[in-house]
Amino acid sequence: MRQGEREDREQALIEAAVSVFRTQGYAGTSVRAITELAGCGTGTFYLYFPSKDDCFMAIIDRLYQRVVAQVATRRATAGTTPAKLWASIGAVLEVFSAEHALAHVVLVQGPGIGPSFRERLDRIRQTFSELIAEDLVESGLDPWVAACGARALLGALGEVLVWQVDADAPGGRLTRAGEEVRRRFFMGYGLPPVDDGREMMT
Amino acid sequence: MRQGEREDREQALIEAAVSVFRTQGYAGTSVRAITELAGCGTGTFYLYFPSKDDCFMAIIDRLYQRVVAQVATRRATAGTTPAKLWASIGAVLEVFSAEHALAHVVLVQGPGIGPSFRERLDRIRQTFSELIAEDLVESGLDPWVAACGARALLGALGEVLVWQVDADAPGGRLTRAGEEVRRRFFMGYGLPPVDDGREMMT
Amino acid sequence: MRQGEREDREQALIEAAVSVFRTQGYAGTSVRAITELAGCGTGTFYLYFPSKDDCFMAIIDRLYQRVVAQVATRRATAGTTPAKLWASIGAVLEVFSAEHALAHVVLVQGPGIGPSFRERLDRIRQTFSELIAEDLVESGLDPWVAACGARALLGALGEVLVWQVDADAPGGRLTRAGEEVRRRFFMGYGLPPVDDGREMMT
Amino acid sequence: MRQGEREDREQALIEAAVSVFRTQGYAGTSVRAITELAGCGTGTFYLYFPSKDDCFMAIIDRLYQRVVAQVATRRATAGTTPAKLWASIGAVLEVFSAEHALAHVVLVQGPGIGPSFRERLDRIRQTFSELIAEDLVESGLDPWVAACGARALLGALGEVLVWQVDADAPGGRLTRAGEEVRRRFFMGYGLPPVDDGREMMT
DNA sequence: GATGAATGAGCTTTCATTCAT
DNA sequence: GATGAATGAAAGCTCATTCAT
Repeated sequence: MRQGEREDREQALIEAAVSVFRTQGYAGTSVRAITELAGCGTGTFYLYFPSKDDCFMAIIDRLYQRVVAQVATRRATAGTTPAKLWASIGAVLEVFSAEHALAHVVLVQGPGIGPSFRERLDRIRQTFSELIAEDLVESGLDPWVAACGARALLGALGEVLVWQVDADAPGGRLTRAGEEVRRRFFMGYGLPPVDDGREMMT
Repeated sequence: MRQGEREDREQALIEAAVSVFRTQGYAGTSVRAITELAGCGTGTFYLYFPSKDDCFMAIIDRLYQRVVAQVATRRATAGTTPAKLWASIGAVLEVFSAEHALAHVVLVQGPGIGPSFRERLDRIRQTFSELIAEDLVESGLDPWVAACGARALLGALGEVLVWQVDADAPGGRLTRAGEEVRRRFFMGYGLPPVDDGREMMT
Repeated sequence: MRQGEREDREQALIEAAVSVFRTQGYAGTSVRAITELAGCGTGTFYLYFPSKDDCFMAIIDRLYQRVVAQVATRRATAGTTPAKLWASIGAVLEVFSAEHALAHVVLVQGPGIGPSFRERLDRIRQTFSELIAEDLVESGLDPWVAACGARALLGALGEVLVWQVDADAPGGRLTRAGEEVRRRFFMGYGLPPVDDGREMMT
Repeated sequence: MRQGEREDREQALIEAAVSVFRTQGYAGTSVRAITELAGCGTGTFYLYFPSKDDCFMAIIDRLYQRVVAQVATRRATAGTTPAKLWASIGAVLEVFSAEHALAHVVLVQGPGIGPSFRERLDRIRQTFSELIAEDLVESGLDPWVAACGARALLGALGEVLVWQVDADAPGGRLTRAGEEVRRRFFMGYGLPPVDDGREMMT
């Protein structure tokens, strides 16, 4: 089997998994339901993931990797600290918008599954919120206030994403809502708004 | 059996349930684990809740009722619209702080369990976010911006609560973090800060 | 408590038990369902019967005792052997007709519950079928043919009773059907019909 | 998996089920007990039957289908109405004799399990008793007498079968007892005996 | 590599029975 | 005597995972 075939099937399985997880919840999703939707046998699932848990972990990681990559890309071309912060949030919005099904499942189901998932997600959240917090501290905020703000921002962005996805809003609407949150966040912390010429919708 | 005895045991079961749900997740929690922690037989559980699902629903409802009651109380003594908004958020903080274990479980596990729970939680979130949004609209904001802000606020408050509870922060710290979010929220939306003389920690 | 009160309540419990057993089956009947119908607490049930099994046994025994008593009464006034046989069957019909609910439950549910019930019922059936068989032998039939006939008669009477009760037939119809079976039975075995002046319906 | 393998295992499960049902009763039989006797895991049971109830229903249906088929076969070669009646009863005897374990369980346990089983069995009984009754009416009997006789015959045959099976009588003895019932039935209703040259035992 | 039949641990739930009131 | 809350054994059933084909 070509490498590509393997990736295609893994992709199909992940998409099927995301689809079922989203409507049925993690516990309500059986491996059989995933494989049936993906159009393969149950045993095949285990050629791609060591367990159901690992499949969900792979979903989390996939989203995380994309966010990390996009954030790095966007920050590289930003000059000032506020611009970096602005760009980081924008990067998250871009990925969440492009992978909204993935993001929805990770944000909604992830935290509730169990301790190991909580831990993995917390590590990710921690990574990102520390990045934000550092930018805020560099912008002159008290460290505790910064940490608090970073967390609040994460929560706000996640909630707004889920809200829009649940409402079946088109990608543009989703992004615009995220951008609105970013703008208010900057205002709330007295930071200068940034014009990066990227706003997709006006 | 005295009325009080029944309530005591129901309370013990809910507390045990919250404790196990929080560490093991909803699906990872067996009824037996709850009753063992509560110190009664498995069958006893079913004298108080028709099913495991209903037990979780009872947890959700209990939190919701307290929030609704507290919000009503605090709004009653507030004058201007911004003061009502300020008071509403404060009411949520008070309840979440007092019932942080309950709130943590509802916020973290609730959304992921399954469609029926999502629905119930969404109804509650909808109720509260509409209240906030109305205050924002009355304060002169565009309806869509207001709706967006209300959702963002819910997400931010929830995330900050969970963050603090996970960090085993004392109740005072938790409240202070929430108040910080409220303050930044007001600034973000250009609303005048309110001094209600209620800040518990300084 | 007067003796009569105790018997009244036992009667009420048995009637309730028969009613629920009949519609729900033995296993489908909970003690609580019986006591609710009888209008007393669950614990009270155990003041009258040592167990659910024993309650059913009591129902069986009650029917059996009435049949035995009635058969003895009717046989006492019969002269010839065929007349005794005729009278015995008539006695059964009288009791089954008067206690059709009891009989229905015993005949339909009894055999399927479990080994101990089967055994008890078999003993009863054995008792009665031997009586019939002896009459047949005395009337000149081969013992094996007689045994066979006695069993067949029991089955035929039971089936006809259940059929009529299920059809909600009035008691008279039920008796007439039984008498028809008795008449054909006598013809089948070449016995002279008996006129005991007892046919209730014509 | 070959088609034959699947049928073999289903057959093994049905045989195990019949064996346990017969000794323990329906409610007293656990699925685990069946699978242990059949030599497979508990989950395997549910690959063959959707539920314990459906397994019993399958047993009922299997017996019913065989009776229907055999009756049709035997009636096809019978000339006169009495001969058809004679042949129908003979067909039932043949099947009950060949499948006496199945028949025993259906006759003894079936009626007591619950309303849905009663209903299914009644439909079957109704089917067969109407067939018999029609033959009797064609032979000149009053419809009500015929219906009564058909029911009585069913009861008599069932009782005699169960009696012989409980006594561990060999198949030949069982058949002979049934034939004796048939002969007496014909005499009881004044029908001419039929010699179909099929009597297996003399 | 792909399959799906087989497995059995473990779940939620019921209910006969007990016993403190 | 009467009650019904409490109990826990045991049931039916599901599903992640394995492995022979």
